[in-house]
Amino acid sequence: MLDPKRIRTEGEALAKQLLVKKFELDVARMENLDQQRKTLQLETESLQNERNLRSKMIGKAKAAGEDISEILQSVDSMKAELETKKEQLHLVQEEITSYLMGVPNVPDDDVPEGNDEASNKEVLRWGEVKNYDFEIKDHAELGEALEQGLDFETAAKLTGSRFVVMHGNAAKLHRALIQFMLDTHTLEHGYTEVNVPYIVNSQSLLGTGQLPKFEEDLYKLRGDHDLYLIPTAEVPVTNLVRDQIIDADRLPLKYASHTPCFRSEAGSYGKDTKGMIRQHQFEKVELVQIVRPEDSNKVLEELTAHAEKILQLLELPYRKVILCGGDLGFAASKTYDLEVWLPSQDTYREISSCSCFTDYQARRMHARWRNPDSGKPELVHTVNGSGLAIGRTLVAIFENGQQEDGSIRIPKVLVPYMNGLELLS
RNA sequence: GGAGAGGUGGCCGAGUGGUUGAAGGCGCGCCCCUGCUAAGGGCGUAUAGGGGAAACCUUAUCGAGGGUUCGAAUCCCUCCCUCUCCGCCA
Repeated sequence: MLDPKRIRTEGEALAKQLLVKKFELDVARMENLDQQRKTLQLETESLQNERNLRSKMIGKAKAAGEDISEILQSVDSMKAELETKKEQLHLVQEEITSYLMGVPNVPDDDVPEGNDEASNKEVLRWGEVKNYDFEIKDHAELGEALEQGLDFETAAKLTGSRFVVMHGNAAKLHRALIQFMLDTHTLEHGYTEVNVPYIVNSQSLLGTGQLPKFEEDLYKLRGDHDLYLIPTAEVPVTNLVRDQIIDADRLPLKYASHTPCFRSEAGSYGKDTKGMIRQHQFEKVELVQIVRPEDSNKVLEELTAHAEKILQLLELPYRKVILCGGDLGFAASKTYDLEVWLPSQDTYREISSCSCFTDYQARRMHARWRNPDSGKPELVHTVNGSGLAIGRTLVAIFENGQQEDGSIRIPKVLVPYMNGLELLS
């Protein structure tokens, strides 16, 4: 959520910035609603104050043994007016917050203009894209040909499209990737591993910004209990600090978490129908940092570098892009996507998304820290990124490591995690 | 699923339908005293919102949401969570 005060005082400037994100802030409507709110709040509060004063007088008069019938009547007569004012005030306040909950975060000054991914700006390329002197296959083909490989058909039988069964060494490679990434982030990059619920309530999803706007992307559990499968570990991990005031010396909090992620992928029917690129269920190692406001930009760079390090160790060629306004996520102020080279598609595909959310999620979550300079609780900043998406990493290893006979070379760093196995064949 | 107990400020912990934003303690901050240290004393110490240039005024908050009442931490209802015992289960 944006700071309501800021909308009040610098609405026009914010509206201009939000245009980069293709969002039209209705400043006039907000001003109008706020004017109503102000009037109603003043009236309501002064009525309440009056009632409180008189009620206290009743207490005193009663204790002194005086007659209270007259004052009782005078306060009784205020009741109806107070009730209606209260109701009106609540309606206006609800309208304001529900509008505010739908306003995205303001993009950082670095964010380039543009409507879609075509306008994303490349900032770095790493690694050599290999030349293959044989006809290359895509990961699905490679995986299905392996005896211990990928099995989309059986997954479709078990569940439906966009699921996969991994057998034997493919499953082991998948597990090795998780282990390797967690080890690297906890041992080399200073993150603390955390294991969290895969089911969350709506409050958590409101906190990180998936709700109320993006409910159709989520799997909701049946029953009356208001629970959802997580679309990313970002939700439970970031919400660890919801409704908390964190001691300054505990910051930054650095969490690494491996979870499955569930996405209904509504509205993406045509895209990536084949293979493991886009699944309803996939796994991810997620990095989350809770930081002091002044550090968040620097931390985004660091955290992105931590994700990049994984790609480098796996010797996978990638590029780094900064997302343009139109492609930037709802709650993010700035996002770097890491895109890995996929030979079969002759292009780079997203494998990690690292974002700074400034105080946007923190305000929704009431996540604060005690600033020693002011002595006051102030909103933290949140930063997160995938480090990395496991399934897509497996895809990249299959495709980049393929050999003419259809076998797949396992990156050196993973060999120990595969108990010495160097080749999938 | 059944039975019981409980949820109060950064923490512990009292609490009567009425001047309780909430005793007391711990912690924390400032100050005093003590030639160091320990001990002691004084004062202060929640959060969010609104109005105001400011001083300051004001509203709300005792798990959440409703209700009763002139007035609710206190009474009633619903829900959530924690603990103990039983059942079931990995």
